[in-house]
Amino acid sequence: MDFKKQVVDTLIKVLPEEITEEQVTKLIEKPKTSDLGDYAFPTFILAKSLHKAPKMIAEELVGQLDTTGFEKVVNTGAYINFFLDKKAFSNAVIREVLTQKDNYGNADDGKGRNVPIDMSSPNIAKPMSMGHLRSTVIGNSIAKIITKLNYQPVKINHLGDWGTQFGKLIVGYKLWGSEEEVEADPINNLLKYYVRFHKEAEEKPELDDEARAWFKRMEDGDKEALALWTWFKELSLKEFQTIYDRLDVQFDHFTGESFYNDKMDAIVNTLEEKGLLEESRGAEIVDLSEYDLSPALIKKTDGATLYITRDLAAAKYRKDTFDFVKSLYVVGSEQAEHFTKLKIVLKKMGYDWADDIVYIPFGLITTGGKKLSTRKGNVILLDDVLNDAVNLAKKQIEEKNPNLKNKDAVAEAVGVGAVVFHDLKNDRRDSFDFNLEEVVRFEGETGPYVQYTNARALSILRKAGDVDYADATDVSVTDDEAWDTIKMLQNFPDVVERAAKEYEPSVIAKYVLKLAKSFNQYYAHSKILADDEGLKARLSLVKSVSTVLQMSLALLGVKAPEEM
RNA sequence: GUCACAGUGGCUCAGUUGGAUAGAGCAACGGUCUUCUAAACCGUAGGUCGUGGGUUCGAAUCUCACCUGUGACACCA
Repeated sequence: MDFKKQVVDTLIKVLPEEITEEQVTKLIEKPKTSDLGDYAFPTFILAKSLHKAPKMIAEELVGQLDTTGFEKVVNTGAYINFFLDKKAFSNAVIREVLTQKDNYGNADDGKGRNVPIDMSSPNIAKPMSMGHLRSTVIGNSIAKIITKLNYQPVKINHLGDWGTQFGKLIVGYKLWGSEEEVEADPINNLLKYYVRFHKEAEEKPELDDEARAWFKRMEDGDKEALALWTWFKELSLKEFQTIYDRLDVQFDHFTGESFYNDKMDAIVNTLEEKGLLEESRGAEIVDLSEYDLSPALIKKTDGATLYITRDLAAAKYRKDTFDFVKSLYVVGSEQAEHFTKLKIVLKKMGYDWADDIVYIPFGLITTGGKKLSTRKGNVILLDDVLNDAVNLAKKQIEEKNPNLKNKDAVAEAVGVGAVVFHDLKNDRRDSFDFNLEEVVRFEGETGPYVQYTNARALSILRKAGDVDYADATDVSVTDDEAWDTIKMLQNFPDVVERAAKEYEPSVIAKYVLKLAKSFNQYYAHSKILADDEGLKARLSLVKSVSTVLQMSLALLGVKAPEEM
């Protein structure tokens, strides 16, 4: 059912010989609105060789075209506009969706190869903020999208579970904390010690020395230090898990920074062997001045390793373990330079697969135009946002549909769905200022709008009763009101492919909003459950729409309640 | 200061590879529930696409300069 090819084949017969099929395929575009046509061919490029005005060329070509198989072909200005045969097209598209079901849009680009995704990566003993939400939901959605193209995602939660901050935490806990307090509300209290540590350390710099000493003890394998660290880590993971459950996100590995502790020496040795390491100001670095970059700091003056050292080890480990085709890192855009350096150093080490490392940046979430900072206590807790969203959703249900069953479950799906969808709706590079009202919206271009559209579609299907969608011979719907919806359905596979290629969930989000809108327009203008010969075809369309709506929401990690 | 990213209606954003009168959603105003869920639909109003030059049949899109904003820039991650 390649309708574009039909257009190309028809065109190529009347075009000058020097124009190839490929060129034509590339030139074909889709008009902005359906009333202009379904496919269009711009004639501008012919103007030079034919020495005629594009408008005239279009006019002449239209006269020569064999228009069988099309509803009509007309020229509008310099464009040749093709109108597809609605009956054949809708029949083919709807049938395709109904038979493929959840496999609609699948492809085999990935051939089952591994693609590790570094995502979420919260810091132990710190609450998950809106920033972690972005990495989590973007990574999760990309994993689902590339799965449709038969890549095998490996979701890695690269926990921030090592570093000097644990020394600070231990100092803070020892000074101001107690076991009971921590057990009662682990992360909030640990955060409290951490924030207080930073405040007091401004006047008492000796606290920093103490913190460094405790971290040194951790690195040296000191029992007490490690016991506290393990305890903090376990408590944190438990709390993180409740959020991951709410978001319905699972990980394949929880290999944090500490996981690479015993893999650092090998990396440092290799760097040394390749003669890349030099000493500068007492630290060990890889010089990158030829790239106009500041050096990559491999070891601190005191011999401790740094961020990039660990990431080098992690990159190597992932290649060795997963033999990836691509290795993705869903990390905030402020770390762009880090990843540039990482790739350069790997390349210098002789690892060609450095080219397969893909950094997937996303924009910052700010409050009042300022960057969030855990240290300064300026955070937006993800858990709070989700709770607020769910409460608002519950209120909305009481207003709109008080007799709904499973109110709580639906409120959870709608509230969380609104937050997640909002985060994925726009280009991931856009940064935005946090605004609860903006994030938790239920009307317009929102997750709940799509969920609602699907719920209405399902409601129609329920009312229609048992229908066997497999046996219908003609499922064509030729209403003008349905045309945009049918074209959107046909577009889905291309959309999935583009989203995968660009690692951009917003492509799916934008698409599903448009599909929902076009279906709502159809819904508002046509009676679907009318008892006539077109009923089964219309129901098939509704069924197809709800299939694709649900699939799209699933690709974004948003739930689709049956009723709301 | 250097580098990176961004600047589209009051607000939040779309705008594949340059192409047909720059699209949505919120907010404003007006309309539509005895018929499939009004979290919906329809309409009105609102834009010299940061500024100035360049490339060409054609620029929101490419290029240069400038202005504005944000972020990164050696021992945090």
